[in-house]
Amino acid sequence: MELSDLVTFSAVARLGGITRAADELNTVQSNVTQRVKALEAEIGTALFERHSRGMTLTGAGRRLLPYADRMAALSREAVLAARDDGEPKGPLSIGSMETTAAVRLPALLAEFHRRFPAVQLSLRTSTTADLVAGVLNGKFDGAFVAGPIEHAELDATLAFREELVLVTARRWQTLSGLRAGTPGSGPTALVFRIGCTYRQRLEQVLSEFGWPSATRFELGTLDGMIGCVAADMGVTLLPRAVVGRNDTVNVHTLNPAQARVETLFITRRTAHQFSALQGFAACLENNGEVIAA
Amino acid sequence: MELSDLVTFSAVARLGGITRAADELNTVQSNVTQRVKALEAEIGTALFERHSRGMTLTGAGRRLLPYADRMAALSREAVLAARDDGEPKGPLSIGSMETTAAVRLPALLAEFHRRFPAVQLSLRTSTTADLVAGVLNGKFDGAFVAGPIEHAELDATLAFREELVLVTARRWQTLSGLRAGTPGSGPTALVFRIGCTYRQRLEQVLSEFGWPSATRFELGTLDGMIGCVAADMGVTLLPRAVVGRNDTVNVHTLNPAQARVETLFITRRTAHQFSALQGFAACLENNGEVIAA
DNA sequence: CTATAGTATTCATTTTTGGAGAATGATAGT
DNA sequence: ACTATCATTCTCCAAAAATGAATACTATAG
Repeated sequence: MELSDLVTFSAVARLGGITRAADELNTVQSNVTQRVKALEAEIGTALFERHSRGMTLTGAGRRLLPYADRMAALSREAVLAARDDGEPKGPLSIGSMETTAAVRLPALLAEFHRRFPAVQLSLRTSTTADLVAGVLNGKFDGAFVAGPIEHAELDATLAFREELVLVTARRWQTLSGLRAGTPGSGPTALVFRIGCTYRQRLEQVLSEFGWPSATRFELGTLDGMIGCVAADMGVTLLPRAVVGRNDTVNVHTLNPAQARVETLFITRRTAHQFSALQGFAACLENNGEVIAA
Repeated sequence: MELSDLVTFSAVARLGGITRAADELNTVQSNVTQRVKALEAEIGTALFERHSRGMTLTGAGRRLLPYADRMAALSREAVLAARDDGEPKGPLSIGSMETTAAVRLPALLAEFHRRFPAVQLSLRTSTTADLVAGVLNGKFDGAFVAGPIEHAELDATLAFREELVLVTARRWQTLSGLRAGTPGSGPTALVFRIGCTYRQRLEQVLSEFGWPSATRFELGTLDGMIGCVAADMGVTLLPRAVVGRNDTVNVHTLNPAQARVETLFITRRTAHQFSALQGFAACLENNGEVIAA
């Protein structure tokens, strides 16, 4: 059983057919057929059910698949680990929530790049749920997510403490004013896409204000959201630092239980401590103390 | 990078030379040389330092080795997982302390074999330290060890509670008699080989009796140990159930703090729950209740 | 200083494996 | 019945891996 066989197997399983798998693997149908057959012969049982519209996994195939993917991921990691001589370099993929990327990371990333110019850092923003999944499957080396997170495969360190504030248009000077001037069904809640932790918190806050079923409106970007709030399209919940001295909107302090949220930096537990990631964590520690307050 | 390359690499690393690795792998030197060279070319760095007496790992090699071994172990496990259709069958390797194997396991194993005759169970006895290492590296599927055990990669369930007793020759009727009739340096302590938990407990007990530096004598088998005690060669510490109604020796009750020990059944956390092991655990649960008292 | 035993490497050769491409067969939808 | 879409099978060829023999290196013993 060779790794290439397992990669082939995984592609067939994921794409549901030999033709599609062959296409993705840049080879021909017959070749994939043979590799799958060889694997089935070695294990001694069928891995796929064949039908006219492709192939689907059998029980044995379903049991094998996680091993195949795991081993493929390990082989990629192994090469990087062997090449990692202690000098931070090479690619480093970091994920972050939109809000953290906007206000916390610029200084951190600049510092990191100054200290470790040989690392090719890439940053992608997404929701906490996506980020956790991404770190687990190796898509990200590390990510900034909203706590709390408990997972046996993840290491988490406190990166920043944020205070969430309710953000409204200028015309609402106070929370009681907002409540008085809003219809019974509540204001429109401007939220990030599914999986965002702040979204859940906002729904909880609105619920406590007596607006359990407020209209929701999904936006993908931070700027878009603040713009919509400024135009009094609705309200949203953001870290105070994100809104800063932005005078197109008003911010309203919430009680601590509702407002406190911790941003964690999570990494996967691996056999090897990668230098680039360690360097990043080191930067985070330095920087964190300064701006976490 | 194929699995066979990694297995070859691992063999060279472990055996410290291409000739020895080729021999173990049933192939020729030149082949091993080529595989290693191919791996080094792919990773882009040397994995071994060559010298006249063989090869030793470089830093990169040391970083790669755990991945290679891990992947090899995963590939073996993957085949078993794929073949495991829910019906307990195939090989099952269980480890145990000598004492547990002697008094607790016969009934359990008989029951297990009655219920799951298709499983080829193999039992090996060793010390707790060995057993833990064996379970972690896949040599054992599960093992009976002396608690407590805390390890992120292991699941542990309480299997049996034992009461340790001091075992002496017939002529010592009481502990005070033993103390009075023994020279100041204390009796000879008959112990299992290094790594046995009971051994540490015995040394602790003798120390509390005022014999901190008693002579030690290592034995490999339970019968040998009881025989030596009967011949008044020394004393030892064993679970009460092991000695049973053996009238060639006397047993002396200790205070609970010294006497209590828990036998745990430990298994490795794996991607797949193996049926044979689950069946074993099920038997253990049934049986445990009856005789754990 | 040389002989020897043990080691890794190199190279030419054979064997095995893997991939390409075309033909075949099977199934579902029209 | 016709077509589109699959998977399988077969043959051919090239690439990769294994082999076996020759070479070179380095300690150690005599």
